[in-house]
Amino acid sequence: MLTSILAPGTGISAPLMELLSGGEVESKPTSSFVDGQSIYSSGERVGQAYRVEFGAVRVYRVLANGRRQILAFHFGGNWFGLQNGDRHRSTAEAIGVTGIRSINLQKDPHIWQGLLPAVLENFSSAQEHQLVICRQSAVERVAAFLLEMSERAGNSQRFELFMPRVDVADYLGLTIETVSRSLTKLKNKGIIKLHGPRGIEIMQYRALQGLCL
Amino acid sequence: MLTSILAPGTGISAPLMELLSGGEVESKPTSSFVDGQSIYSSGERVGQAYRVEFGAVRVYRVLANGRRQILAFHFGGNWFGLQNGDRHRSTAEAIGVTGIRSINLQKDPHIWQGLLPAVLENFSSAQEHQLVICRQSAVERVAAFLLEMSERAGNSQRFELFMPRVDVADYLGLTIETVSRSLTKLKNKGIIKLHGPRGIEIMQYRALQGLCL
DNA sequence: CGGACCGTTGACACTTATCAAACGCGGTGG
DNA sequence: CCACCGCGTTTGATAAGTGTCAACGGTCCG
Repeated sequence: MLTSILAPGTGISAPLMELLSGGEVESKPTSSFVDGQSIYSSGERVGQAYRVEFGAVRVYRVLANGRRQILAFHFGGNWFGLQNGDRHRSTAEAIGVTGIRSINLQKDPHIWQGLLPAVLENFSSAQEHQLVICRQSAVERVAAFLLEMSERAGNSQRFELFMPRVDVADYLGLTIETVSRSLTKLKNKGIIKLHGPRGIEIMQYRALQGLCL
Repeated sequence: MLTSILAPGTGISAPLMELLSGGEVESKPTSSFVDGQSIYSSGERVGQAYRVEFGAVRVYRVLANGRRQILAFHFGGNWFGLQNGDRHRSTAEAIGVTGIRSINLQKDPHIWQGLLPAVLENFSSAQEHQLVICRQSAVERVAAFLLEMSERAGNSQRFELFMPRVDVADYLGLTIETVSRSLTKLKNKGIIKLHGPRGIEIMQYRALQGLCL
């Protein structure tokens, strides 16, 4: 996550590095959220930075036309809730039972500095996602999504999706029907196997990568 | 651009704040680029942060299928080229004659801290753009684009686009034909007037905003 | 005058959204 | 134990939107 440029000795203090890597510096204890419970909501004041301890989080915005766009999923170790402006413009919800550790930004404003790598990481993810969403067909988006989830699950060939179809659809800018059809296509080509609604098994890694042009 | 959280006294040093607001702290003199000239390219080492002095910049990536996606446009005052990892994953090019000031990140790595607001700003823009691109129709995307350009031109009703149609298309995830058709639709509804290929005049601001759901 | 470049317009094909229905599964209650 | 219901997913038919291919028009410049 950290880059050569952001390596030790760059002005980022050691305790913050530790915090970033999972230390418990100045943080509240982990609090638990149930499925669908909101961690922060659009319009609320920004005052905390959050880190997923276990489970998963979706960050989304609802447009005036009623459509929901999931901007990002966050999993164990990911920081989120970092933004400029004093009010949240998005909503963060737990997916399943989720543990969140938060740190207060007001009390300790210089902590922002330590969070720079996390912000850069989020920024990078947003750009990657933008590419997938804008210039790929439905099947290609789903393929990219599966690879992303596989990677986040430790590059495992077999894994369970945290989220239902509607979340996948709202993340990829598709409808649930199109997501479902795309999965079926990949299944029929023998590239993946589906184990129930959430279970994914990648049979042909190469073929999947080939789709993600 | 700066938020309450990032106001003075937050640990960001005064010289860096000055730098961000346009001061000339530790920066090289402005260098000039001609239309289409690259400022950095995908694969190059990350070593500088850049700031647009005049003109405009497009940051894009080319996918394996040959399609180009413009991730962001940057105008006077905007910082760009900030990312994690040690190699650029995108290419930045001047649009028209453009002045760029750069600062060396290696020599002065703690400067990253002062750039945090700029990174947050870029992150925020990327997310906004993601929403426009994923959940809006062609006309709505073009409408949002015109409002964005109007805002960047100081909320002026009449302005000139910096970039040709192909850039607009690659920014919005559309084809030049669809962009052209969308502009024609807006023109026919009396919402905008077109003054040559680059000139835009917004006749009904409200109607345009109404399209951006 | 001719050509190159950019933008517009038109015809058509293809992808995906929409609307609708069926399926599978877990839970509840008779 | 089994029928029933609710929910999420899948599948099907159709329509709308956008991409593709092609032609045309305008401007700039040699």
